[in-house]
Amino acid sequence: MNKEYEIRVAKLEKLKALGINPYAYSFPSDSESLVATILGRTGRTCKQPIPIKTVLGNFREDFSDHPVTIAGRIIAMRSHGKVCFLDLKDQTDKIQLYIKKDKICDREYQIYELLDIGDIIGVEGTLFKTKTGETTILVSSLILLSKALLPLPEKWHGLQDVNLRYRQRYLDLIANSEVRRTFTLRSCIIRHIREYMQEQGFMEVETPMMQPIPGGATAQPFITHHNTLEMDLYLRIAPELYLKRLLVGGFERVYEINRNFRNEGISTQHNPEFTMLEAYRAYADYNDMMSLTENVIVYTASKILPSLKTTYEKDEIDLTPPWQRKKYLELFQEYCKTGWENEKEVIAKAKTEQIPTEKRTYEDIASDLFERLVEPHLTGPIFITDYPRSLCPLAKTHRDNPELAERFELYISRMEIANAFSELNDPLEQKERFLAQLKNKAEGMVSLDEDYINALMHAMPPAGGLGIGIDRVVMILTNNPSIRDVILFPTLRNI
RNA sequence: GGGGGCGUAGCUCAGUAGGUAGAGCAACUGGUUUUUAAUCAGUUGGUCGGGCGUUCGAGUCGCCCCGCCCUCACCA
Repeated sequence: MNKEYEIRVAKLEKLKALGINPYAYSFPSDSESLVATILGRTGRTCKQPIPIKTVLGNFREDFSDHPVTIAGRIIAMRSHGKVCFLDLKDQTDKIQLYIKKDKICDREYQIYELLDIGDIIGVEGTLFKTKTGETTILVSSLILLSKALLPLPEKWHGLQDVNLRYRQRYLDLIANSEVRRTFTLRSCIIRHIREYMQEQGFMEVETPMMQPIPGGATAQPFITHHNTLEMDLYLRIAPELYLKRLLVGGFERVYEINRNFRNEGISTQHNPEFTMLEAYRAYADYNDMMSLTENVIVYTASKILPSLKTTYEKDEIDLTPPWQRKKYLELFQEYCKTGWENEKEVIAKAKTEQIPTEKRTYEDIASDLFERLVEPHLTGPIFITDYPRSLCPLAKTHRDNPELAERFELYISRMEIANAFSELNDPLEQKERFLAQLKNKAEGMVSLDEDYINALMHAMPPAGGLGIGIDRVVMILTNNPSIRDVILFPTLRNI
């Protein structure tokens, strides 16, 4: 290893020789001993920063007697002979420490002399303000909690190398505060979504991640194997068919927030494992789910963002409801300049757009043309409604038009954010559609899920179903351009 | 899979027509008892992603490989 490592191991040995355990067992820590609490800056991650009302304000007269206890990582040291200023960072914030040789005992000064940037320490001390007004802890007692043997990334530029940032996310989180903020916000977003769903009477459930027959979407699955059962299993591509079994079982409002796995390409919008909210509500249709979609996202956004008018990348996004709604066929006509049902013209257009037309169904070709010509215009938020029925094997036929399905997708900033329909609950029609899908091998269906059909045969209530891509919502609400920026450990090639 | 870009010290980055490998931070030694990217003096640190080739000489030019980013294609 490198020289710095050797030097730090040597320090470790010195500490041990002094009878000091460089990896302590515990340190008293509660909500009073957080940097943010001490600085009076709690709760600033989920909301915009609140005005700094420092704890100091309460005891300005004699605050130098105010005792505090704190633990954290040293991220900077500025030593001046027998005096040193350190920046200590915990989960909430950072605070300056002031170590003065004549204010701590000799043994602790020996520890101080062996400290490095990156070490985790605990201190006791009293608060004071420096001449520039920075709240600082005058250290009266110091304990080493964990010795760092490797150096931190550079303090000023942080960790820039994207490869290292994804592969060693722990360093990214230490060095880049905006990254930490993104993931804190991600947690807040998911918590608020759960909060809203619960308020609406939805019950959170967990359905299998390993499925004998993958279903609920058309995507290539990952395959795994159970040794004792001697059978292959598939990581789920969607929880849909299991959640709808629960509707049959009598749970009327269920949802799941969990991972899906799709063995497809990786891009700035696709990770092989990604987080999906799926929700099903009995006795509702896709119109109800449109309201739910709008409401849950607005609820969450309003908890996270200072305003519903926000920017993502170069787009101005206004999340103020109601959101625009347009029919698929109208958008198709508007941007493709031809009717969806006008096969000749659509195929001719597809050819001019270099979309492959050989050995593909008309629906796929037309759908590609839509993606090519319409999606670039969907800054959104916009609901696209009433898709051609053939594109939606799990959706109910439109009540007013047998060629269409009661389905919508939500687009924000050209990204597909949500997908929902009035759920098909006619077991015979569902079986026919599955069989048609099976014939079309391109859709990658493994086999017919007979038990799902069986479940439907016991009658599933009419229901609306909804899927929301959580990672993409987080991208928009935290203004991150790549899905890898909102997934702590994105899938990477093993090196 | 195609196209474009990138890979140099632990980190952030320079590296000029091919001529002995550079800076800042971090680290080490010494000084400094109120600093804010502390500062002053000195020091250490690199198989330039890997391999092969061209050349008297390759970080630099060519080919192959590895990895990452962007983009197109495939894929909802």
